[in-house]
Amino acid sequence: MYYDFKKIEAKWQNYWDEHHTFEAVTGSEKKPYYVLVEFPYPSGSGLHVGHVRSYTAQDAIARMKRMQGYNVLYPMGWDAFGAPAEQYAIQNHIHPKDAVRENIQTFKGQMKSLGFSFDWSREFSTTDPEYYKWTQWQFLQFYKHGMAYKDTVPVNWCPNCKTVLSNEDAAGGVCERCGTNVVQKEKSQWMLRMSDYSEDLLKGLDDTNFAEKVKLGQINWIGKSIGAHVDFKIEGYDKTFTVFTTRCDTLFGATYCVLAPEHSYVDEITTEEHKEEVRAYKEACTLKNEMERTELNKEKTGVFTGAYAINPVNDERIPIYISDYVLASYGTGAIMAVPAHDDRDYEFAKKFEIPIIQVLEEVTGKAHENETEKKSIVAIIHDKKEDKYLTINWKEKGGRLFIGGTIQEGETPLECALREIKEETGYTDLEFIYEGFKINHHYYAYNKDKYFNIEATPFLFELKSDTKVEQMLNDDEVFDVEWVSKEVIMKEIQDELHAKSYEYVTNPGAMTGDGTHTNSSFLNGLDKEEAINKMIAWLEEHHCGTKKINYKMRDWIFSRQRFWGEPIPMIHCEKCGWVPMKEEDLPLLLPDVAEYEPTDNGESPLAKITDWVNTTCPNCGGTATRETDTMPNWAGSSWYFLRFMDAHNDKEFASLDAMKYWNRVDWYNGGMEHTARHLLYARFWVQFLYNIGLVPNKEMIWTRVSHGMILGSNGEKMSKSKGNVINPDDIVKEMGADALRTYEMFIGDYEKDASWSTNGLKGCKKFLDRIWRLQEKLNDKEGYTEETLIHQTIRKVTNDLTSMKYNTAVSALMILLNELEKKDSITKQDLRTFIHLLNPIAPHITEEINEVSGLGEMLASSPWPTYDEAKTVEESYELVVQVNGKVRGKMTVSTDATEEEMKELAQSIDNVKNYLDGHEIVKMVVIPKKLVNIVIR
RNA sequence: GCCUGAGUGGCGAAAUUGGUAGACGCACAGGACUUAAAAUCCUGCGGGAGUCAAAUCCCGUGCCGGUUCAAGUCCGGCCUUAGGCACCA
Repeated sequence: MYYDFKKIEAKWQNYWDEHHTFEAVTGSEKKPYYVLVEFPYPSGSGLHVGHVRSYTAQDAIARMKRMQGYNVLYPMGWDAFGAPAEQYAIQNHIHPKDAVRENIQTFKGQMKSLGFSFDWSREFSTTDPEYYKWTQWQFLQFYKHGMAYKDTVPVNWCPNCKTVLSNEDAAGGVCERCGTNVVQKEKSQWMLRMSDYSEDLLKGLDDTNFAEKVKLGQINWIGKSIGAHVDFKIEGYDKTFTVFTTRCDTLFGATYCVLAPEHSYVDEITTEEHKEEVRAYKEACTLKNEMERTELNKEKTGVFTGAYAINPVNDERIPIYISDYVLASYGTGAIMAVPAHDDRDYEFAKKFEIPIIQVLEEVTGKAHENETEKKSIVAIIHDKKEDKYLTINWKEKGGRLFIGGTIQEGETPLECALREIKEETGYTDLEFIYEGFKINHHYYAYNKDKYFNIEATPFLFELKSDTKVEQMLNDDEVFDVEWVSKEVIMKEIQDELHAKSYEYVTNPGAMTGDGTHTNSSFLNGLDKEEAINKMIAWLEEHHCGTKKINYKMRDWIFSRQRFWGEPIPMIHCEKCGWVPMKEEDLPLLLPDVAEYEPTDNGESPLAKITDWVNTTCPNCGGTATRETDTMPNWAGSSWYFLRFMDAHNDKEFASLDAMKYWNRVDWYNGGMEHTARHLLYARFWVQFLYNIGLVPNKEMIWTRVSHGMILGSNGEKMSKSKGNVINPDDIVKEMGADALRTYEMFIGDYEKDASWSTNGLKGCKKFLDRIWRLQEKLNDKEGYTEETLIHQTIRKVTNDLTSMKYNTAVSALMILLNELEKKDSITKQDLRTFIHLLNPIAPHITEEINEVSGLGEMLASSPWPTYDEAKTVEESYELVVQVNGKVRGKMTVSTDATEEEMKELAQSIDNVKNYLDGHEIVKMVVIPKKLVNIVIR
C-alpha cells in the first residue's frame, strides 16, 4: 500500500489552519496549560534542525495535554531586534524591518511545514510598534519607581571601528570585526536596579520547578556570599576605608591591604614618593580591558601607595597597596589581605615579600581527653640526583614515615629538624628549602600509652652530599633508613600528619581550608565557623565592622548604542534634566530612514537623525533632545510570555484577567545558553511588575527545561564553514515532517547533545512505513489483541512524554509495532490506540490512517487513551535464580506464585541443583516477581 | 582553579533508581522473494572457552579500592571529556 506523505502532510496542515484547531481560548472552562518554547531570532539562514527538536518536544506535550482535556496555549512569535539585522541593513541600505519581515515569512513557512500546533492567532514580533510600545511603557514604570537611572560605566570600545562592543564581540580582548585591541571607555548608560532584587530572585527559585542545574546556574549568577565589612583606619588621616571579607576570622593574619586602582581614596593617600608609580599603574590599568585584567593576567601586579592602615584587632600597622586583582565593582573595592589563607594574597605577598602570618592550623587525627601537648617537626629530605625522598621504615611497628621529632627546650623548629635528621639518619649536609604551615595533629602513642596533641612544622630539605655521621639511636628506635620514589610515598605513607606534611611542602601555597585558630588572641582554638561569629560580634561591639551579605549580580546595563532596538522613551531637557515621555505619546517609533551608519563617537546611529532627536520637553515645553540609545535584546524577551496571554490588547500590555486565567507558563523550554541571563532578566522583570501590582504571580514560569544541541554527523557544531549543516526543508521534502519529528525525538536523551545520523532518520521513516502497512491487517473484531502490552504502552508513553523521555516513548511504540506485526490480524482498536499514542510526535500520518481506515473521530479532538493498572500486569514472568549472586537458571513462573513457591521452584532447576549439591544454604533472598538468590557456603 | 554533567557493543542509546547489563534503533553478516537491483521479510550480532550443534562456564558498564546475598547504579580515591563561571575577597 502506497502513501504520499507530501500530500498527507499538506492536507492536515491546511485543515488545522482553516479550522483554527489549535487556537486557545482565554477564559475557557477547561483547565489552562501553557506550553512555551523560546521564540527564535529570525535569522537569514532559516530554521535549524535544533529548533525542530525543541519545538517538536513541546509540540508533543501540547498535543497530548489537549487530548487530555486541557486548554493548551502553545504560542509562537519573533525576537527580531538585534545586531545581525542591523548589520545586514547597513550593508544593503535597506530598512532592517524589511529584512526581518522576509525572514519571518521563511521561518513561519518552515514551521508550518513541520506541523507544529502553534496558536498563530497570537503571533507577534518584538519589533511591532504595537508590542514595543508596551516594552517602552514598562521601562517608564521602572523609571517612575526609581528603578532606572543613568550612570557612567566602562564599556568595551573599539578605537578603529569607533563603536561600542558587547562582551561577546570583544571576546579575547580584540574587536571581532577588525581585530584591534579593545579598550575601556567610560560612558553614561541607562541602568536598571536589578541588584536590589538579588535576594528576591534567589528566594523566588523555591516557587519554581526549574531543573536543578537551571536553578544552580541562577544561584551562581546571583553569587551570594555572606561575610563582613571591616573598617580600617588610615595612619595619619582622619579617615577609614571599608573592606569586604568572607573570612573575618583571619583578621589577625592580615598583613597588608589592597585598594582597587579605581578606588576613590587612592590619589589622596598616596605619598609624594609613590605618586608617579601609582599614576603609571593606574594608567596601565585603564588601557587594559576586562579580559586582559582577568584572563591574561596570571602574574600578580601592584604598587605600594606609601600609606599604612591600622588593623583594628591588634593595632598593627600594615601597608596599603593598589592592585588590579581587586575589582572596583565588587564588594567595597578594597580588601584586607591574609596571605597565609588566601591563594591570591599568598601569591602577591610572595612576590612583594610581605610577611605571611599563619592563623589557622589544619587539624588531623582525632582529639581525645587528657592529651599531652607538644611541638614537633616533620622533615622531608629530597635527593635531586635520584629524585628520591628519605624515609624511615618502621615495618610492622609503624609503617613508613618521614623523619619526625619533638622540639626541645630552647630549640627552634629548624634546629630540631636538623638535629633529628642527624640523629636518626646521620645525614648532615642539607640545604633548607621550605617551611610549611603548621599542622595540628592528634594521635595515640602505643609505646607510651598516651594521647598527644602536637603542633607540627613540616620542612623540606635538599640533600647536598652524602656526608654522614653515625646515627644516635635509642634502644626502641629500630628501623631501616630508605630512599624511595614519589610513587612509593603516595602509596605507603599512611600516617595522616606525614602525608599532609608531604603535600604542604611539595605544593607550597595558602592554607585555605578549615582548621583551628592560632596567633589570634580571643579566637585561638576555635574552628572557622565559631571564629567568624565571634569576630563579627567583636567588630560590632567595637564599632569597626559588621556582618554583610554581598552579591555578584550587578545592575543591568540597559543602553545599547544601536539603531535596531526599542528606543528608550526619555527626553533630555536643559532645564528639567531627564524627563520621561508621556505614556499617551507611546510608542516612540523608530524613524523610517535608510541610513544608519554608526557615528564616530560611539553614539547610536539615531543621534544623526536630527529630525527625530530634536523635540520639546514634555515638562516645560522648551527645546529638548531624545535619548538616542536603544534597549538591549534582552528587553523584549523579558516579558513576551505575558503578551501571549493577551496578545492583541491595545489598552494594556496584557489584562490582569487574562494573566490570572493562564496563571503562569507551565512548561518552558529553551537552550542551556539562556538559562542564566535571559531567565534571570525575565524573572526580574516579572517580579518588578508583580511588586507594582501588574502581574498576578511573583514567578510566572513554573518548569524550565533545556534541550541539548543537534550536532553535525561529525559530532561538531553545525556551521556553514564546516559544511555539516542539515537543512530541515530538505528532510521534510525527502522523508516528510513526521519522519524528521520522530527521528529527532528518538535521537537520544533530550537534554544531551546528539549527532545527526541520516541512517537513524531512515530507520524512523521505515518505522512509519510499517505503521502504514499495518492497515492491511485490520479485522472486524472488537477489543485489544495484545491487551497487556497495549495497556503497558499507554502507561509508558504517557509517563515518558511528561518526563521528557521522548526516545523511550518512541521505542515503546516500536516494541508494540513489532508485536502487532507478528499477528495475523489486528483490531481497529489496536491500531487506533497505537496511532493515538504516536500522534503527538507524528501528527500527520496518524490522523490520515485514522481517517482512511475509519477508526473513529479525529485524533486531535479525541480523549487521550487511558490504561488500567490491573491490565498492565502479566500472567507470568521469568524468574531469575542466582546462586551467590550469579545467574544460574531462569524459569517461567505464574505471577501469583508466593515467596515459598518461588524458593521451591528455584531449587528445582537442574543447573541450580548442581551448584547447591554438597553445600549448605545460608539464606535465600527473594525479590517478589523478580528473582531468588540462594546464598550457599 | 572552581562548579555541573558525562564516560556502557562497530554506532545512537536503554536499564522500573541496588535485583537477568546491552531493551529499541542503526550498521554489518547470512538467508528468502526477484532475471537483477531496490524495497520488503526471516535469522544472527559484546569478547573468550566449549561443542557437529547445544548445554554450560569465564570476562565485560573509564581506572583502583570498598560496602552488599547482589553494584552500570551506593561510598572513597584517581583518569578522560563536555559545558558553565572565572583574581567575586
